[in-house]
Amino acid sequence: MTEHTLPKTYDFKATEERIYTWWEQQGFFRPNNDPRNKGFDPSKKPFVISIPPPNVTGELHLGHAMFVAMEDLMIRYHRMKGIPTLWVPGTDHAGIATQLKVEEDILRTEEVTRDELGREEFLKRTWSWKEKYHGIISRQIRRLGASCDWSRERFTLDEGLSVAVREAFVRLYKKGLIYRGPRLINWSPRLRTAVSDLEVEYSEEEGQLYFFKYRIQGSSDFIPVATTRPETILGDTAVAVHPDDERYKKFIGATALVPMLDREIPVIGDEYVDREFGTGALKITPGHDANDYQIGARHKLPIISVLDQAAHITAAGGPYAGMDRFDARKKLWSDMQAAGLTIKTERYIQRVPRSQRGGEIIEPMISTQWFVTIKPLAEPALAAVDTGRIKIVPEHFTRVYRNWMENIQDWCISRQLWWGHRIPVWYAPDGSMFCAYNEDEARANAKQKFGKDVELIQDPDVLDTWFSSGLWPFSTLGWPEQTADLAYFYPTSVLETGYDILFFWVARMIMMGLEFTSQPPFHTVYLHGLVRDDQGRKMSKTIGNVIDPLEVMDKYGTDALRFTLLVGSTPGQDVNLSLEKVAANRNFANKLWNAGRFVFGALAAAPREQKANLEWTLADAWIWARAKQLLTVTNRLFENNQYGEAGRQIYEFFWNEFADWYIEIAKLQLAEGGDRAFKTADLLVRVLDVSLRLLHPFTPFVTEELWTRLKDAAVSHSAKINPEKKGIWPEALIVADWPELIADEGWEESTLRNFAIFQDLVRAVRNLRAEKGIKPGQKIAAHLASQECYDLLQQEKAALTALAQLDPAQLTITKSLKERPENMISLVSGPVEVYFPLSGLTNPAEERARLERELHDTRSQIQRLESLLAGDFAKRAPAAVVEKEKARLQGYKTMVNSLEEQLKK
RNA sequence: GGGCGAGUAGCUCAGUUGGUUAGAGCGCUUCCCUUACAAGGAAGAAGUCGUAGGUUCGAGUCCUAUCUCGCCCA
Repeated sequence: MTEHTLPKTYDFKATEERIYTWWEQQGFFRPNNDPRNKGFDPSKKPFVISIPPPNVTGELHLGHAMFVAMEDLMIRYHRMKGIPTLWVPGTDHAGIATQLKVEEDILRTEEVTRDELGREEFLKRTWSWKEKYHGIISRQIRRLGASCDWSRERFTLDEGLSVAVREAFVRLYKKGLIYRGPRLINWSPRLRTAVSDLEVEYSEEEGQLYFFKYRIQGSSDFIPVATTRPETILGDTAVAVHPDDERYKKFIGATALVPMLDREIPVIGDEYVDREFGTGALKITPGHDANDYQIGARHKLPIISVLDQAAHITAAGGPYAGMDRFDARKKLWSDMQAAGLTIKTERYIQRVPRSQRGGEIIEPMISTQWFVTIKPLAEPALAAVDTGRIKIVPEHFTRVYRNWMENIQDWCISRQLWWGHRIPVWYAPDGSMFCAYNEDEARANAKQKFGKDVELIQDPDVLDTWFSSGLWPFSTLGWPEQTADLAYFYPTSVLETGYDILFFWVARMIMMGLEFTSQPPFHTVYLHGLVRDDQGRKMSKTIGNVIDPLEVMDKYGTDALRFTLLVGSTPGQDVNLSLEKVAANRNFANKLWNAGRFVFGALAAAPREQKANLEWTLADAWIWARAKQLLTVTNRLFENNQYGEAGRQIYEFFWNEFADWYIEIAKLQLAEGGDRAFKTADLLVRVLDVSLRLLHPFTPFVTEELWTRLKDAAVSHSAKINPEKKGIWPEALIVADWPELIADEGWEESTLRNFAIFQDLVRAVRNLRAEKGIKPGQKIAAHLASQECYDLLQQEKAALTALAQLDPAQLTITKSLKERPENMISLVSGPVEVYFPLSGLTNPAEERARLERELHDTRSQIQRLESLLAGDFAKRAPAAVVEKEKARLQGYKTMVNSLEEQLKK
């Protein structure tokens, strides 16, 4: 295989699917130490992630791309470290979201509603929907390169997980932590279901503040009151004023009359009332407002529900009964106007509660629902984080978590939906409840209680989807069964997800995990940011700025998308994705590809073995020293979850050092042939190998493809060229060893210093060439003089002439100059003086000015350093830091001498 | 009202035990189709790191105050 057989650009389309299929077929995604297999060793500690299960609603978005990229990176890294690694995939039934989709679908295709279809038929439709979209979403997750163990895939509604949900419910029920009762909850009138506090989003919207009169019975007085929702007037059961309010306190104890209904309600005093807001008096509707509900409880006020499940006015609304909530608002207000009870309306920005799904306005209302008593669960969950048993990355989310946990409210878990886990409670005709694992058990219990068989009806409601998601880390491993998987893989290691579901999901998993398994379900929570558009706006269909990951992958490849998401982000920080960035990273993949092509070609042309073992050249030693530094740095960054920074470091090493400098010099070394070519090819292979290993977790496809080719090329060429310590190339990069740290051997520091001098010199010459407009191909004569770097310059002569385009026949190197050359352009690069006999291009005045500018800059540096070293710095700073500055000062002094000499002529 | 985050080059962002000359990509200027790569190469311009104090030999990095923007919760 030579570079000629490889296309000039990396063709991800021809690569990704083939490689993924191969990985999966080879079984690389399964843990290398598996309780299912013989020879299993339970003492090896595994690394485990449970996937945040995507909804089976069928849309792949960048949030999925983000978590797959992050988690796959962690999984691949640990797998390469040889740790038994398991990534459990799965999907979520997503009760409300999926049910909505299916309802839309059957309405469109069959023109029926779910009520017309009936529960059983509807569920059949939903299951077939699930089959279809589960297939789509899992294919897309694969497309992103996810190396999860598909043999362990789970679905929140599958049999095992349903058992887990019932188990959890029954246990909490028996423990008295689940109760049922009428409470003020958030109601979605369109979906006809309760939703939890977290499922309500508040948006600032312009509305009206309606000012009206609350007449006082038996007088002509009235209390002015303002409201944003006039229809709730029908459910008022008090008017409240501040007890110290001079305007209104005389009315406390009086009776007010509800407009249009003339229902009698008390005027009460309560310090909750904000005297500054509105009129300073408050109408109290305990049945439809959370704050009013509290006040109502304090004052033992009756609760009136004026809205039914469809948000139509109930009989309690008298003449308005049956009207839609918004129609009733208009009608009531116009009636009040006619009755002279209104004062005015004002434009007002209010916080409107809207459903997270569907966006309709949520109504707080009284409803009988199931709740989890949350405090006993929240306290240990908070402690687990506070004591460090669970670490949250980035750390500042710990405070967000605490803030929420400390103010947590009971969790409404019942949903009036069909798609989900049915609540395992049965009712006898007399209303008594039987909570059981199944109907048979409930019957048995009922029989015991009543002494005979009675008819039982199961609660029609299903559980909040997050109830089952909360069990995910252990239910996917078999809980409540004590399976081998559960014993070995639980607790899991890292939970990785977006910070937007910290409360929804992460907090609930911690609570449930501690409650049911007595262990934190994972030791680390890694939260990534949200993916936004290139201007930092949330992606939304309305703005039309949604980026479809599938399109991005079609255009630039999976690796480019993954690398962009991984490297463009910092833990917990939102990432603004732009296609330009993805394109840039596509270019990086291509750079890898072409560097690979070069190495393959070099290898093919190199001797198959060496006669004698040559010393490394400066460039050889340099790139290896840098590779070793890179290993140290990336290792530290990986251990600190700084994956993005690690990726950037590898990128810069590969492009700016390996490709830009080492490969250019390697070309010369290869051209020498013989042992030098062998040695160079060997090192090219080693550095490419290390780079591909480090990059594999970021860009798995292009690295696997290149590495396989590298392996093939090396194996077919020479057994002597092999970077593996064991001497055997691993089967695939995905299961190759993560590079081990290599200790310094003492030579590295001077190598790095010398190569930096070399680079500076090359850059200085290139700079001057550009400034003087010398054609790139034109080789020029030069004279170099340096006392301390004479040997270095001699040694690097070939590389220097090649990279700086000097004419080797007209290059002289001396330790010093006896005489200043006439009519030359000169420059100083660190310890090296450079002269170019470019008489045609010299302009003495210009040259002088340039050198003087240099001299001035250098002197000011010297001044700065001298005063620095004269002060407390020299005494207090660490010796190494001081030494560094002293050396720098020395360098500047040498330069000043050189510059002064050059200016003398 | 409570909590959290951000403000660094024209744009989008890195910069984690504080180390003295602050980086990248894109964009911009000049040049180059050189046999790995024009999805490329070389050179260059461009930032008083929001503001004001403080700690320190030393602050983009730590502390305090403040301004602006954003998010979460009530």
